[in-house]
Amino acid sequence: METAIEKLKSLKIKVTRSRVELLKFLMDNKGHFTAEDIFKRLQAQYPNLNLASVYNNLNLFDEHGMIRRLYTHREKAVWDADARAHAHFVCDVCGEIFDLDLPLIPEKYYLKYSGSFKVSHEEIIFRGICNKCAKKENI
Amino acid sequence: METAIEKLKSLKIKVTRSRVELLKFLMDNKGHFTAEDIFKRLQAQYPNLNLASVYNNLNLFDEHGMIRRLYTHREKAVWDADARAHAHFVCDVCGEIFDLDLPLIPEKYYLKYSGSFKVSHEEIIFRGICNKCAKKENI
DNA sequence: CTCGCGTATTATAATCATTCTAAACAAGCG
DNA sequence: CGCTTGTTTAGAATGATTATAATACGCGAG
Repeated sequence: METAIEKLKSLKIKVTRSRVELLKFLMDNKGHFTAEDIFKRLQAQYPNLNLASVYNNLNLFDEHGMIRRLYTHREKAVWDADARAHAHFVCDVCGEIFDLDLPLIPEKYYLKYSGSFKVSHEEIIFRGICNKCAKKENI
Repeated sequence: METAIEKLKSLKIKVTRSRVELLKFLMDNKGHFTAEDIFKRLQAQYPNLNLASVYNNLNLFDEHGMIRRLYTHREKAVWDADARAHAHFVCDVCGEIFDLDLPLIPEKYYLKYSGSFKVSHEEIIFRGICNKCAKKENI
C-alpha cells in the first residue's frame, strides 16, 4: 500500500504539509466531500491549514486524476475520493450521494456520435428519493 | 401548437409579462441557456426585465417540469429548454453542450439497487473534446 | 367594469463558494 | 547550507444566485 508521500513523489508533486494531510484524509476516508468538509476535519491536526490550499490541492489532485470532481450539486463542488468511473445516486431530499457499482455504458451505445466528439469520461447520475427519506415522508 | 400564454394558463401560473417573454424565448429557442444569456437576449424587447425575475421564473418552470436545470457546469446554472430526458455531451475545451438522442438506461441496469431508492430521473453526461476543438488543437 | 387581495416584479443589497493577490515561507536542488 | 521556485497564508475580490422591501400588476369577486 502506497503512502500519501510516496504517491505524491511518484507523481512528481512537491511534498507539502497541506498536500500530505489532504491526501491522507482522502485515502483514509473514501467518500464524497466538499472543500469545507475536509477543511473542518483537518483543522484539528493542522490548525494553520488554509481553505484556499484545500481548494488548490483538490483541483491539483483532480488534474492528476487522483480524485474526481462531481457535478451532482449546484451550490457547491463535491469531490469523490474514488476517481474510478462509477455511477451515483443523489437523493433529492437529503442530498446524500450514493456510489453505484454498475457497468459503464458500452461505446456502442453512443456509436452514432463517434464522429462528432471523443469521449474521455462518462457521468451517470440517478436522482430520486432514498429509502431513509421515503420512510420519513410517509409518517 | 400551444402558445406561451395558453401553456401558463393551463398550468394555473399567473400570466405576467416576464413569464410570457421568458416562455416564448424558451419555446422558440430550444437549447441550453444560463439566466444571463436569456436576460441579455430579452432586454431588447423588454428593457425593464429584471435578472431576478429570470431566475425566479426559470426555477418556477423547472418545478413545473417545463424545462430542466442541468448540472453540467460548475460555475453557473444551465437550463435546458427541452425537459424530456436525454443525454448530453459536454466539451471540456469550449464548454458547449450537445444533445444526444439516445435510449434511456433500462431499469434492469440498476435493478440491484431498486430496494435502496426510487429513481425519478437519470442524467447521462459524456465529457471529452468536440470535433471543432480537436481540430484547433492539432494546428 | 371596478375594487381589493395576494402575488410578481423591481432595484438593491446580501450571501456564499471559489479564486485572486501579495507577502512570507518552505521544498528540494545544487 | 543557501537559492530558486513554487506553495501557503490571510485577506480581499469576484460573481452567481437569492433575499428584502417597496411598488405594481393580475385576476377573481362583486
